[in-house]
Amino acid sequence: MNENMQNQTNPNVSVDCVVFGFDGSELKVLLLQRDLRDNLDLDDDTLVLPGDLIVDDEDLSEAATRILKGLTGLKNIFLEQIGAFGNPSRLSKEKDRVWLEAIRQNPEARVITIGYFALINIKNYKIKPAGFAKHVTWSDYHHVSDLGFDHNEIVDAAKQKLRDKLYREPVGFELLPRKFSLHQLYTLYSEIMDAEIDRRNFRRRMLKTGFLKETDEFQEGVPHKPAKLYTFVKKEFDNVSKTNFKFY
Amino acid sequence: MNENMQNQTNPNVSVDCVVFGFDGSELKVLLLQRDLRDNLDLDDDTLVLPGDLIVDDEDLSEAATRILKGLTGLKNIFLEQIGAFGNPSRLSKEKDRVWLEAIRQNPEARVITIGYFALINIKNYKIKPAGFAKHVTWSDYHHVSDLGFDHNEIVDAAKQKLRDKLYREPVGFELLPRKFSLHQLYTLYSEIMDAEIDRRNFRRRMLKTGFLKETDEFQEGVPHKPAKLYTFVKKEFDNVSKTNFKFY
DNA sequence: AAACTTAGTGTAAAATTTACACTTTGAAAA
DNA sequence: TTTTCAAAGTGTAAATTTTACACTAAGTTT
Repeated sequence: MNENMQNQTNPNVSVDCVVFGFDGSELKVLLLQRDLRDNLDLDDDTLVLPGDLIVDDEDLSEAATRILKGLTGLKNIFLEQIGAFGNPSRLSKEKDRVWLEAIRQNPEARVITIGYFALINIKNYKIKPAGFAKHVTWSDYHHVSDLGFDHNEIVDAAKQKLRDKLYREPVGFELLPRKFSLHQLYTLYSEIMDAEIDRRNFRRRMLKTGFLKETDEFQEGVPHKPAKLYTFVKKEFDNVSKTNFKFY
Repeated sequence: MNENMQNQTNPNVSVDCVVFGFDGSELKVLLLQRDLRDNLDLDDDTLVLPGDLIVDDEDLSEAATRILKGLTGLKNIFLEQIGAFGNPSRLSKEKDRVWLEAIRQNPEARVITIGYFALINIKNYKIKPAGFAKHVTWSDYHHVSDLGFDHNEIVDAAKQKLRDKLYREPVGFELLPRKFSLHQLYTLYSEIMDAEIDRRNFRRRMLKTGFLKETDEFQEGVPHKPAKLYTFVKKEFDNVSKTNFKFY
C-alpha cells in the first residue's frame, strides 16, 4: 500500500442491473426487496434493483454477472452496460441512508453506480432470491413504482437503451422462448416501443429480415387459432449497410 | 465517519474526456502529454486523454466539466457520457503505474473511469494547458496513436457514440463555426462517418431538415468559388416521428 | 490563358414505407 | 349446438424516401 493513498475519499462503486423479462405476453422489470439479516427490526419495503458493490479486480461486466447471480440466481444472460450514475444526492431518502449504514457501507462517501441491463425470457429461468434479497418480484414494465436510491432514473435510462438497441439489432429474441409466434414478437415490440405498430407491416418486415425460421410446430393450449412457431436464426448483417439497417 | 467503513478497497474513480474538434476541414482529437511538476526527471511522453480523479460531491458531468477546464481551459462545451470503463488490467503499462504512483494515487487500487466526449469548433476556443498537462495537441481523428492506460478503448467508444449520435441528432453543428458552408458540413460528416457520401444527396437532405438557415454571406479567402454560408437553427422535431427520424 | 478546385444544380428508377379490411380457425360462452 | 370471441393470416396501391448519376459556374493559382 502506498502511504500517500487518498482512498478515504474514494467513492463506493456499485453495479445495478435492470433485468427485463418477457413472459410471452407481458414485459416486466425485476425488482427486489432488500432484507437485512442482522437487522430484522428494520422495516423497509422499498423496492430496488438488484445491485451491490464491486470488489477488487473484477471487470465491471463480471461484477454485474456475479451480483446478479448472487441476488437472483440468474446466470448466463445477456448483459450490457447502460452507463454510470453518480448523482451525489441519490441518498436523499432517509431509508436509503439507513440501509447503507446497516450493511456497513460508509453512508457519507458517495456512491457511484454502473447500470447494466439484461434481457431474459422469464419462463426459461428460475429466480432464487439470495443475499440481501428478501423477495424478488416482476414489476410491470410501464408502471415501475418508486424505487430506492436513484433506481428510477436507471430504469428510465435502461428503457431508452433497450428501445435504441431494438431499433438497430435483433435483440428482442433474448426475451422470447426459443420457439415463438409472430404475435408474441409483435406484442414484445409493441410493449418495448410503447407504440402502435401495424400488424401486417410488422409481420412482413420481420420475415424479410431473414432472422426468422419457420418451424413445423404450432402454438398449443391457446384459446384461438394456433399460430405458427418460429425460431431465431443468427446471421451476419454483412450484406446490409450497417448505418442504414433498421431492424425494426 | 462510520467505523465499519470498508473504504480501503474502494476504487479510484476518474473521468476522461474525448474532445473532438473540427478546424473547418479536419477532425481531431484532443490529447495531452502528462507532466509531473515534482518529478522532472520522470521522462514520460505518453499521450493521454484529459482526465483526473473525481472529488467528493460533484456530479459526474460536473467533474468532467471541471477536469476539462482545469487541464485545457475549455469551458461551456457540449459534453456527454460514453460509459464506464473498468478493465482491471488497464494499468498493464509500466509507465502508467509509475505515473499514478508519482501523483500519489494508490497504484494497487483499481481505477474505474467514466468516459465523456465533447465537441468543439477548434477555432472558437483557446486551449491553455494547465494542471499536469505539459502539452496539449490535436491529433488526427483517424490515426490516434498509442495512448496511456485504456484510453484507446475510450476513444474508440467515443467515436462509435459520436457516429450513433450524428445519425440521430443534429449534433454536428457543435463542431462547426457559427457560419459554415455546406461543404464544411459535408466534410465533417464524411470524416465522422468515415464513409463516402453522395454530395448532392447530402446537400438536399440537409437542407430539407430545416436546421439550416441561409445567410447572405459567402465564404471568404478561399481559392475557388465562394460558398454560401449557413447557420444552424435549433428547432424541435415535434412533427417528426422520433423513432424514424434520421438526421443523416 | 490554362488548369485547378470547389459550388451548385435535377431527374428518373428503385426501394421502402405506409395505410388499410376481410376471412379463417379454434376455444369458450351461451 | 350455435354463437361469440380472440387472434392468425393474407395483398395491394399510393406515397415517400433513397439512390445513382454529370455537367456548368466561379474564382484562384500557375
